[in-house]
Amino acid sequence: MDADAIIKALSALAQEHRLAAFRLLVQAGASGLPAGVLAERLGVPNSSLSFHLAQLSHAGLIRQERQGRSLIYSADYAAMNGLIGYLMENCCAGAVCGSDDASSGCAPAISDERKSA
Amino acid sequence: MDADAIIKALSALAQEHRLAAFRLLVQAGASGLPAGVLAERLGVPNSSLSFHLAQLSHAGLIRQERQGRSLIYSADYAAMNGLIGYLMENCCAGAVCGSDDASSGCAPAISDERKSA
DNA sequence: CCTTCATTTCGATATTCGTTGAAATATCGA
DNA sequence: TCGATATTTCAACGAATATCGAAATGAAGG
Repeated sequence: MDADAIIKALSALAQEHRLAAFRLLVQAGASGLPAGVLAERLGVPNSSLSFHLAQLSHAGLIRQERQGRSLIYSADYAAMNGLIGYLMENCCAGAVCGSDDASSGCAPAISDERKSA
Repeated sequence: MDADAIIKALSALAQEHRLAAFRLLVQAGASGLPAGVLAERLGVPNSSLSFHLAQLSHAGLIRQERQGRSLIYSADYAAMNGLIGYLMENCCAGAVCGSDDASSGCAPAISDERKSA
């Protein structure tokens, strides 16, 4: 997952309705949710939500599958895994989960490398 | 960290120059980097970078500290930790680090909860 | 075939974002 | 205080984004 894909994914999630939609899809699991249900739960017009789902889809974060006359959307966990992995490696310089307490998680791997800077 | 703060942080990182700047700051560690150095390394005019740094700062992802006539910026690891924590909890439904191999990391905690949906 | 249902695409519009040079602010040294 | 250095703020512009109703597409059932 290169930097460009990361930016696309971050942009896709950086919006109220899209973040909420993605969270619902994650909760829904592999079975996913149809667009209509998503729109109703979010209180957003169908056409608006369709635009947002297209953004998420274009970013590779969700998948579309037709089932009868409904389009079922579901979260792409691999993509999300890739995004989080990138953030941990490149923007967190190390381990978030390695430490036992959550307070010290994200910290620079090298405590002080002023020499190379 | 509430959903609104998360969206602000995601928006802040969802931009080429800002993501690059943040990565540099993470690499730089606690000592941080002055605005000028950042602008030069990114090949962005000072005024443009200042705008981006303000965005990151407003999102709580970086901190500013005056040192002589330079303004030193540094990454706020706690904020980044909060962001990643949120994504893992709310958008990944569980463990990224819990599994041994990276391929299966981000997956729905509940394999199939079609009943409640 | 025609109708109904689910969803997307199309226009049009208001808002926000990214960019930049020029001017303003702040610090330091002589 | 003056001049040099480091950085931000301002003003203006084009580009991208979010929104929504209306029209178009695609599938199912009589």
